[in-house]
Amino acid sequence: MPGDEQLLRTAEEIFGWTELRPEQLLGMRHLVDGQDVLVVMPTGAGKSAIYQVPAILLDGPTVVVSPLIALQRDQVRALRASDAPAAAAVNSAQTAAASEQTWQAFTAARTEYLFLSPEQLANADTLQRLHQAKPSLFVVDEAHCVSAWGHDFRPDYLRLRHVIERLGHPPVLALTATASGPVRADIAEHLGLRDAVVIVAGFDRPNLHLGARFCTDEDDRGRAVTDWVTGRAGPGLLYVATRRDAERYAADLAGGNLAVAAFHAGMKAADRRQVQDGFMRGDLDVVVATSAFGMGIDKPDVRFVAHAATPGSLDAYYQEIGRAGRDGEAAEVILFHRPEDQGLQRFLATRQLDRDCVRQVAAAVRRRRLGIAITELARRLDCSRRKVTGVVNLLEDAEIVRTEQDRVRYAEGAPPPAKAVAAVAKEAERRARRDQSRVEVMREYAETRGCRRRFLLGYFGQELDEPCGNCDTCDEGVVADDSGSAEYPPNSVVRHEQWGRGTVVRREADRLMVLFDDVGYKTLSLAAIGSTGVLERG
DNA sequence: CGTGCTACACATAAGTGTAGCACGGTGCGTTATT
Repeated sequence: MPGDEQLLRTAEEIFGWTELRPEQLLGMRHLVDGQDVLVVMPTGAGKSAIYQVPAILLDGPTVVVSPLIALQRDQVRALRASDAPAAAAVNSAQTAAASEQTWQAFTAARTEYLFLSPEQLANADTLQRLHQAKPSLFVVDEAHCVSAWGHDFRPDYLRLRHVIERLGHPPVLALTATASGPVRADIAEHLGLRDAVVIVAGFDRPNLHLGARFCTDEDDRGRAVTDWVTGRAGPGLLYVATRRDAERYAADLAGGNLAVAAFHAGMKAADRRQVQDGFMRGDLDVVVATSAFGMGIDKPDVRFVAHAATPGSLDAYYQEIGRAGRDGEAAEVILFHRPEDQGLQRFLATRQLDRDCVRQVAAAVRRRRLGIAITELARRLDCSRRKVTGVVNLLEDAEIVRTEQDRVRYAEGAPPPAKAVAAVAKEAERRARRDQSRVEVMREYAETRGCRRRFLLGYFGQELDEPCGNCDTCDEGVVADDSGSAEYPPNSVVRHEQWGRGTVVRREADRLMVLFDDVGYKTLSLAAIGSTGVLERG
């Protein structure tokens, strides 16, 4: 078993790193010991090193799941620039011939690091090739995607646990820069991690000045945002909620002294690349973007991140503001909000369930005693693979079906399809309620009169002893006494008379934020709870 | 749920008011045409 000394020597000899952070070394050590590891560490702190070094010492290739082709490219390029063994990616951006060549090198054991999207892993041939190569490490980069996208947008993220099992469950490393307690739990559950070692570096970014401004109507907000951005020097990011707003604000700002461009997923790939490169090079001062912009953007000198609308969760917000001030110099973070913003986010959090599809999938699976592959299921039902995958995930969560060896089977003793639909609908509603409650938390952050940083960090499970002194509420000196109540520490489990089981997320002197399993986030007044027995510990 | 566009009434000149309605975010891979 390789020890610390070997890890340190490899880090230096191959990558030229003369020292490692304690979190990096800790993660590496557990991986070479064969354990699953979940790491939450800020971008730029060297997350990739945690698998890059052990990969060399362990016998067998390393599979890295990465959500964007652009990220795969960046990672491969970085590895090829070092003395590390061969790295490659397989994705739809390259020709079939190029992919075939990559596979041949891989099956001949000439590739150490292989980068793939979760969708690639849905392919039976791909899985077969990986299986034969006996990977010694399985890495999920940007692991918050499992929780943020796996439940609907990219359902193949929730299939990774089966991929991992199929590969004999090599040590799994999940990496992300942002994950609150509940998100970490969601990731661990849906990747099927076993007794994962969780390593969380600090969340605080003290050089970011946090602020929020209430806007009465859209005209008011439009003026406030353009005035604020115009009065600033770039580089900076302005996040908006819709593609149309991205175009509109970009056009409004273009009249000033700043070089501005819009960015959203509706733009042509070439235009997107041009905007991103322009921003990285410093040709553009401001990018006005939807949530499409940012993953993989590691620009040190972003001086501000402004929001012209509230995102759907504090998790998403933290992810986006985290792109400011990575060089450690002062940066401005400001949220221009209206209560009406919640309408859109609530809409986006409300996905309607196709009950008919659920029933059809359940019935089709039930007919096949020996199980059926998802691809086959989609073909038979004449339904998109993505949709069928999503439905299978829901049926699996509700324990109606199980997946074994790539095949989906009806669970023994599970209720018939008609009842299965009801069970799935119940589960889907629960998830929707939870997502909608995250929108509420976002509003509470926007409207808090206490220290804003304390609120933000508290949500991620980190308590600040003193108000931060670098946010708008601290500047005004009107910070309420919000030191936490001793009775309900973060992560303690409680039971509410009406809402059932929950976990304490953050606490203030007079109230408590709790994430309930069934109804999502709720803020409770401690005075109201008092000794009524409405809320019990444990 | 909220916004903003379009059509149309109103009413006698150029615009205002409003009812109705569509639309709203993230990427992969695959496939059919230029």
